[in-house]
Amino acid sequence: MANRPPLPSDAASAAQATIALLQAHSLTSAVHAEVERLILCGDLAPGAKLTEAMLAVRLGVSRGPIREAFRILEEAGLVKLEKNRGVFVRNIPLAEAMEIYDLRAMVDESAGRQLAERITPEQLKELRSMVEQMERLLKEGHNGPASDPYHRLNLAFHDRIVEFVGNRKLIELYRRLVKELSLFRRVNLADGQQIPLSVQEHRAILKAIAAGDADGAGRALRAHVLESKQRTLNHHASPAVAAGRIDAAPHGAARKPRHA
Amino acid sequence: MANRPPLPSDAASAAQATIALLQAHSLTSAVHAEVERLILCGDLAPGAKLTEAMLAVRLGVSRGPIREAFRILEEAGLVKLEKNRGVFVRNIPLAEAMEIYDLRAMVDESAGRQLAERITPEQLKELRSMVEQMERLLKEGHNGPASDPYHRLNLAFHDRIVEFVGNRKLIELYRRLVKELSLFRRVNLADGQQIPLSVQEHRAILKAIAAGDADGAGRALRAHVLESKQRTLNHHASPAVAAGRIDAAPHGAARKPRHA
DNA sequence: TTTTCGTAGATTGTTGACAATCTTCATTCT
DNA sequence: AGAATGAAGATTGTCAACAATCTACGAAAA
Repeated sequence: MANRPPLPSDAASAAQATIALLQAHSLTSAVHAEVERLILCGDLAPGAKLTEAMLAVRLGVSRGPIREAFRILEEAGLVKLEKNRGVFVRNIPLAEAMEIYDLRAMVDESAGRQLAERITPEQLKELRSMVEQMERLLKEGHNGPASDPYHRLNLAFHDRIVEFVGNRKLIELYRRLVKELSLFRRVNLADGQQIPLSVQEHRAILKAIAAGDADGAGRALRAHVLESKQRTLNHHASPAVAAGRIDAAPHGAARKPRHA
Repeated sequence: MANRPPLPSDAASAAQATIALLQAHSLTSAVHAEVERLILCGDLAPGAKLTEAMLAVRLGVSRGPIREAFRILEEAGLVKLEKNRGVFVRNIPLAEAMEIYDLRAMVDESAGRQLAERITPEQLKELRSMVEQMERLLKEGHNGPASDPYHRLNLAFHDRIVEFVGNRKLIELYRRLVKELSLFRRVNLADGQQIPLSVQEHRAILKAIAAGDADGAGRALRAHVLESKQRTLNHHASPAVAAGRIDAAPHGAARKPRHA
């Protein structure tokens, strides 16, 4: 079907695109992407059980690709396999979340140090624009409980910082950490009054990077992440939080935990 | 078969062990472990093609578990899947190895900082014993081209340092980096005269940690890794190396690289 | 009433077979 | 001779069926 002479342009590029898509996507990879999306957007909550047959009919494929995708997601740390029992969306314990925060602090500090010494004007401009937009959101009072826009901008800001360093392994690691952390608690700092502090810290980070102050940028980013860690810890310690859901016990705990 | 009354002790514990083994190991996990071992010990060299049927008969299982193990190994970064073409042991490019070294520098520095402030006497004793044994190996002149004992001790020394920090996510990350890096070049610094330098650096690291000097320990470990990086780079630049194998072209390159 | 035991249903682990794709090699045409 | 074409073999992608295991529920005994 692909051995006809090249057509004018539109049809040709469209064919090219579908061919590339077919070459790159197997059913396994498609299932992997879809299930990961469902987990990260919260449709599949931590602790939820994923049955192969259910997903197979839901996605219209057989169990084979589903199983393969499960193995990938397990290695990525998003689900947990229990032999002969099933796969569950992972429920990050508080202790592990704290460990992840420490790793993020390490990664962000390193990224800030490196970026301060090599950032380009274009990159700086983009970061500055992001911070300005955050300030705008703050002034407009979008800091309600459902302040999704700020949350997304916050994620993008930090992702961009790490991306600008130019180390593919580093950005890979960073994104893995963020994904796992997003599994921990969906309502992280989105409950209002912490946004002003967050914006202020972002401004300080930007200032240090712009000044080429490697030490300062590293310190600022490290402090920012550790503040986030502390906020999460406090938030966890006092169950009387903004959101009404009070479930002190870890959600979706397996009924009969067998392994030690 | 497990519902008989508990036996005296030996038989009971043996049964317990086999049960635990059966519960934990699926064919997929066994295949995963075995293939990873074959890759890390060099039996499956970078660039080598892994065919499902071949491994299936070799390990005495069907293709299903093999495929699932492949997906895990791909996510772990040890093999590369090319749709409809097969899976290959990954061939880390020089640029990526350099990136990994930078990450290792970051991890080791962070580990050193943290460990210097919280190491226990027992842990310190173990590290010191390791360094002493390295010095012994050095004096006894085991620094030939096949100096495997030193290499293993070196790996254990650094692994233990990271392990002692007590952050499971950190040690996970560290081991992943080491695995990928071991794929890059098997004959890293095992070709002789660099061992004295390595031992000297280890001694400095140990000294700083023992003194509780977080800053110094971090710097020493960072410098040590970056030295290693530099050595690898030099080693790569001059193809007239100790080992006779001179293959400037990346080994096992795919015959017809299709993707961009 | 509580506990134990056994059966039925559901779910995962594994396998073999079929379809689609790629690679190789011989053949043919220029 | 060299390039293009086509078929044959091998390998991967996908699927459906079977076996092993677990969970849940109900009956029987203490």
